[in-house]
Amino acid sequence: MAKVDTSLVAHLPLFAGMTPEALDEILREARSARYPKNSAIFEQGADAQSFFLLLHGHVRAAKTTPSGEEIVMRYVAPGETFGLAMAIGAARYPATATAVDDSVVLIWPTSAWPRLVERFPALAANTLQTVGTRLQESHTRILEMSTQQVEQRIAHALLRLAKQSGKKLDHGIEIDFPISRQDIAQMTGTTLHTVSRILSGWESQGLVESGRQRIILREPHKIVVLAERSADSGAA
Amino acid sequence: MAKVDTSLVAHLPLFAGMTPEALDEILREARSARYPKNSAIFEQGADAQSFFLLLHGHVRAAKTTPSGEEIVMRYVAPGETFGLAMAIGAARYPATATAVDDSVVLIWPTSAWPRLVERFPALAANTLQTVGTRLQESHTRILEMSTQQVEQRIAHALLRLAKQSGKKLDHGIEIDFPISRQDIAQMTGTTLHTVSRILSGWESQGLVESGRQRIILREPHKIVVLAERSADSGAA
DNA sequence: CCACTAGTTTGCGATAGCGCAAAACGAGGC
DNA sequence: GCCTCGTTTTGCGCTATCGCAAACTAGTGG
Repeated sequence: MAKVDTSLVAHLPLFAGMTPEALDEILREARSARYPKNSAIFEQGADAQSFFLLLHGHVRAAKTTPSGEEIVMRYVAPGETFGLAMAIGAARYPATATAVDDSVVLIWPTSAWPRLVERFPALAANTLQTVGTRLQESHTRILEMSTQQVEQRIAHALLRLAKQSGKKLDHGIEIDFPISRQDIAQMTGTTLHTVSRILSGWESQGLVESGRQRIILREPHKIVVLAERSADSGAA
Repeated sequence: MAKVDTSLVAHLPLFAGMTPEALDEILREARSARYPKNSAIFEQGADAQSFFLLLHGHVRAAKTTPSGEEIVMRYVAPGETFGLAMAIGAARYPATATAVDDSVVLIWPTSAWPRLVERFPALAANTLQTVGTRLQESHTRILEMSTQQVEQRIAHALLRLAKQSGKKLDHGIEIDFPISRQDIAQMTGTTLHTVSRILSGWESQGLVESGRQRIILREPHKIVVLAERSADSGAA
């Protein structure tokens, strides 16, 4: 059982309001593992045997439709939990998790959850907050998909990624993991073609700089303006 | 403080695994209130002073965009909770709740939540389940909006409403509260015109029967087929 | 250093669904 | 029983975005 440095995780929302002893006890139930870039962590539909906390790297959670189309539900950043199926009463994972970069995770067996919650009620409360926040984010996404056109949705998506996992550069913000046009299309409910066209447009205006699985927001402020522009307003 | 019959609510998921005494103690903190049809229960952006459990009637939760467009997040059926902003760490309601029918609710002051959770940890666990289920439903909706065309989305939406709040008829299922084309449009990310056109089409095929704020699914099974038909398949 | 592969760009025609406008309808109030 | 207002229906042109096809490009492995 790898020894995990408690100080690295003590400040995470998941462990808010816990004594160091409690934290220690919880961590003792976990093991850590490393997933290389592009490896699967779990598959949609598989038995939810574990839940996870990401320490390093980035993980993509995606859902596949019966007809085989895939859409990205979220990108997991370090410090966030994922694979919480059991906490919400699901026996199987509702999505597939893939490491998009070399990643390190803590893994708890699902079977430990009831015991942990009983012993540390704050865990349930903290998880409730997390899940609640995600619910709100999902609602925001539904709202955007219902009311905005593709360009705004892409702008919002990139801004969110930049906020969550952006690396500040001298001039601009770089999204700190490999992400393709296809991925962005799957986050915004459009096609890679349309994403490519829009990014090309932005690039020629100097708003972004991008390449193979790589995007830098050069003018975040202008992208914010784009994102907020309502459907009709603005021309030329 | 109106006396609430515990037997009416004891079986609800929110109170799963609780002793009658616990339930009684929780209910003692609540008051009940009646909201007439079309009255507002709370407004988006207002201080989340209370949370609610719907006893009778139906409530619509809708979000409004900065530019004034409204979209329906969910319809609340009897037995469900709503206005849980505080449980997920929000100080203000993220949506507006309106009674679409004469409705009766239980109301707890938000301030009671921390105390209740501390005393009855099962409350947090149960709420986590509820919120988790809603998160999954939101994900399903995002998936649908990303991959399906309007006709399928409407089919799914109606089937869900029928399941949640359908009244069985001799031949078919009636959605048991007033709902307009506009409402359905706001649930599926389209316009009332398109909804009207599609329902007219279905009506002429005998799949549904509908009128002013009223919809009866006459051939639920055929609507299921419609809902599952993938984007391309099927013609004529 | 080169061939290969996955990712990206771009052109072009097709179309689902929007947006506007106007007419028809139906439930409740006086 | 008639009037009024909110809801629904329907026609018609428009366009954002898709879908397909093909060319292009940048890393990767040999």
